[in-house]
Amino acid sequence: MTDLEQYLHSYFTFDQDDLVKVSALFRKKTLNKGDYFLKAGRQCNQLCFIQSGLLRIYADVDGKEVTQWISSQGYFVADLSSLLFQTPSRWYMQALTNLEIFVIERADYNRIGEIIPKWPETEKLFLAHCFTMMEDRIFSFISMTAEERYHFLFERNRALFNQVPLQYIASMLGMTPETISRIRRKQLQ
Amino acid sequence: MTDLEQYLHSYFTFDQDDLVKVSALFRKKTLNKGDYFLKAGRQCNQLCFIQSGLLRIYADVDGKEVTQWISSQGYFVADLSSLLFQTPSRWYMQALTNLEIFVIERADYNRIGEIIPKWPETEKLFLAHCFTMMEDRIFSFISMTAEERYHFLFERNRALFNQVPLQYIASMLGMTPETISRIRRKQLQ
DNA sequence: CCATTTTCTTGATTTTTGTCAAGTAGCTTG
DNA sequence: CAAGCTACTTGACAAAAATCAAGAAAATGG
Repeated sequence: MTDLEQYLHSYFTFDQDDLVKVSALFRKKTLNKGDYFLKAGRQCNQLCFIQSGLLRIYADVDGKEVTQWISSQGYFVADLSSLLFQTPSRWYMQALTNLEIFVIERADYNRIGEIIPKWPETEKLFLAHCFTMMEDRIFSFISMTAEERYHFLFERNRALFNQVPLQYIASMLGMTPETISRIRRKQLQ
Repeated sequence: MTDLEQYLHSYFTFDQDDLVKVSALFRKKTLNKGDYFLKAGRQCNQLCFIQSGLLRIYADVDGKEVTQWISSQGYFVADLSSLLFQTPSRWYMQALTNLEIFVIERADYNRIGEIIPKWPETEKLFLAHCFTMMEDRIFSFISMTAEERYHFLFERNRALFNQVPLQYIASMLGMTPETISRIRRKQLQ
């Protein structure tokens, strides 16, 4: 079983046959550090699965980069709205490290339902999980201080904190690098 | 055409036949100001469509109510995660005004696909729209000041500001009522 | 391995926002 | 209409976070 199949299996509990057929729609690809998977303004025509490495999702606001999220191993990534409605993407998606991904084209993605009859149901449940995570994230902004948000993310995503420049994490949390640095110092004492 | 049918039509572009069949799965209901559509800890077994009135969605954090959102006419509302996974709801949903809603039970909701073959596709696109709105909201927290967030919401949701106690709007925006009051004063000058 | 660049930390200061307390305005209801 | 709520505003102050500037530490690339 490839890693992609393993992940598909753990997320979606397909049976072996379907697994192979679906994963055959993906093709493996590598990106070098600094390469873009997607640029704002372009159309998102693919969805990718991250096999290894880190992908930073950010927007450009008056020349300042605002990091929306950093996706790592096991994530599915696309600008969903751009993928489905063929509108321009709002996000840049750039490799923070060398990156191994599996890529599926829009047309093939839309064909998964033909292979797996219960795909629409499965997909809905997957989207619902993402929904919950986004709700939690919104809730963290309206109900927590900067310090609490830091811990909230840290507890859920420890791995990130060793691998990623803190300035990006600060941006994800809606605070400055200086603030995150001071929160960290507190922890050590 | 009832209002529900009108809205279903505008959101989903069903044809007339399907429209009638789907809307027949909903039953009309009224809630009085202060009544709960859902309480945290309970299971969400229904989805509702708001015909008129305002429904406040909030959580209780150590005795303090944090308003997550206020839904108004034309909104579909449920704790999606609780509805689909039958987990306990995280939100209270309380009528801010007398409320006319159309309610559909989980079982009937899950049956829509039998009536409208392309429902799963339609539902996915609807969820994707919600996704985009949540992404925008998250982005407002990581990239805007309190004042900018205020305007961002105000431009998109003017109607709310006349109908809803400002303290709830403040909470949705992640700020105190005093801060919102000061932002407002600035506008007048 | 050294030079350069990038990232992180720290301190001083300013700005923003929260907290507390008091007062006002506007509803609601008996 | 008056009493009692509730919501809103305001001011004084405190706390949190941003900004600016400088320097330290770490990573990167020849």
